[in-house]
Amino acid sequence: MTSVLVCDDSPLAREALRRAVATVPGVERVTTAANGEEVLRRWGADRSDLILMDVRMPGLGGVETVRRLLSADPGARIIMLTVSEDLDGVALAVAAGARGYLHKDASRAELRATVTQALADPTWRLAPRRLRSTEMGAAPTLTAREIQVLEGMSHGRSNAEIGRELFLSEDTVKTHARRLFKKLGASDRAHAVALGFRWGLVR
Amino acid sequence: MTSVLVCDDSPLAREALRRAVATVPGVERVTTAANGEEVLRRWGADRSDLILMDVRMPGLGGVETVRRLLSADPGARIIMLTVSEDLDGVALAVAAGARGYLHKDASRAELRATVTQALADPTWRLAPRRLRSTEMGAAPTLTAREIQVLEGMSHGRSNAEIGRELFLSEDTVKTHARRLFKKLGASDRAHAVALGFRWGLVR
DNA sequence: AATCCCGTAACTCTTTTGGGTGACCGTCGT
DNA sequence: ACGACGGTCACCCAAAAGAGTTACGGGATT
Repeated sequence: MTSVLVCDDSPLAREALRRAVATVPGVERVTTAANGEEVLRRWGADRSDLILMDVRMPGLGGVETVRRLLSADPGARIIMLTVSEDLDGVALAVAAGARGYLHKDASRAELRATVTQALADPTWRLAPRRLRSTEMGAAPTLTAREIQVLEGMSHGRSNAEIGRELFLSEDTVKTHARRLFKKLGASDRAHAVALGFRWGLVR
Repeated sequence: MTSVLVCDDSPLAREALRRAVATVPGVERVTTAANGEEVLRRWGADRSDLILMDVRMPGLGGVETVRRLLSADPGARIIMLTVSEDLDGVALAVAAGARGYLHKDASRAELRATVTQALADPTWRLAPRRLRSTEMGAAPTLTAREIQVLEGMSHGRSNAEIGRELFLSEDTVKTHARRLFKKLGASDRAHAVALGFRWGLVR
């Protein structure tokens, strides 16, 4: 019984990952967890063959969860997932014993290939890689500016106010807004903010 | 060492509660948890004298957490918190052994009085009550309609679309929107959606 | 009985938003 | 060297949003 545990605090990402992993040949069961605590709690009763876990999670972070998991079970195979470029977290996690990481921009095929390989070879370690985006259904990658603008929106600021805050013209803010709407598939700023929360891009 | 554990999945509500409880005379320590799992995990090592817990939480719900907590420790004193009128949940929780409940509209004074009393008398059970709002810093109470409108916004619908969906005129939707903005302290719909997420009013 | 809140709706007026388009400049990777 | 992308800015234009105000009927509370 080959089972994989997917852990991500964002419901949207979690579901997308679950569905993607479920299509991997040989995988019979995919369970999900929303945070590190849940992973640890579940690990006692129900060990999966592979864990895919987001680096950045509220509460117990991904790195700390890796540490605790491996101290409890040195054989656990863990692959970290990362949305943004928080390579620090990834590096720490790999140093702590994670088998490697996948950028969330990885294609669905890439993800499946990686999971397949990790399941087939218990000693396998991932060579860092990243590919195109959106195919996997993972969180769209927003640029730093776009996230700043999205955060401004989530604080109720108008485009003009965001511009003043970031020393940009209102027109530039509007450009960033339009681009991030497109990436998120949002129809307006309220929708964008909601998707930002659901994807875990803002808090 | 009198300590109280506050459990609510919404960060804003959690902080508001923590601060309110911390002002109660005799309370020396207030710890927080974001969900039922965390409460149970923490309970093993660190028992508080009183637990304030939201009824509605993701994952392990409040009611189920009460059950497990009491089966592990029949002496645990738990007061449920409820945002909306989900009296079903409250009734179940009280039936399961919670000492009573507080509506989140309770005033700060009300909350403090209740906590004081619950701490003073181990056998005490709360008589159901509810008071004015916003004093405690808890989530503003939105009406059913207002929440429906807010949800529509979070799905990227325009006022006109929301109106069509709910069989209301666009003007009526705008009225609900204006009222919920006022309650939440939101400057626009994007802000309202963000606050809705932070308060745990929408997902 | 008086009052408050909710739901419904309309009207006006100003501000903001969002789409479309074009443009210039760096940087990075090929 | 070329192209893609990100960041910057501008202009036009139609649609939407938000503020203010008024109003009426129905519950619930006092």
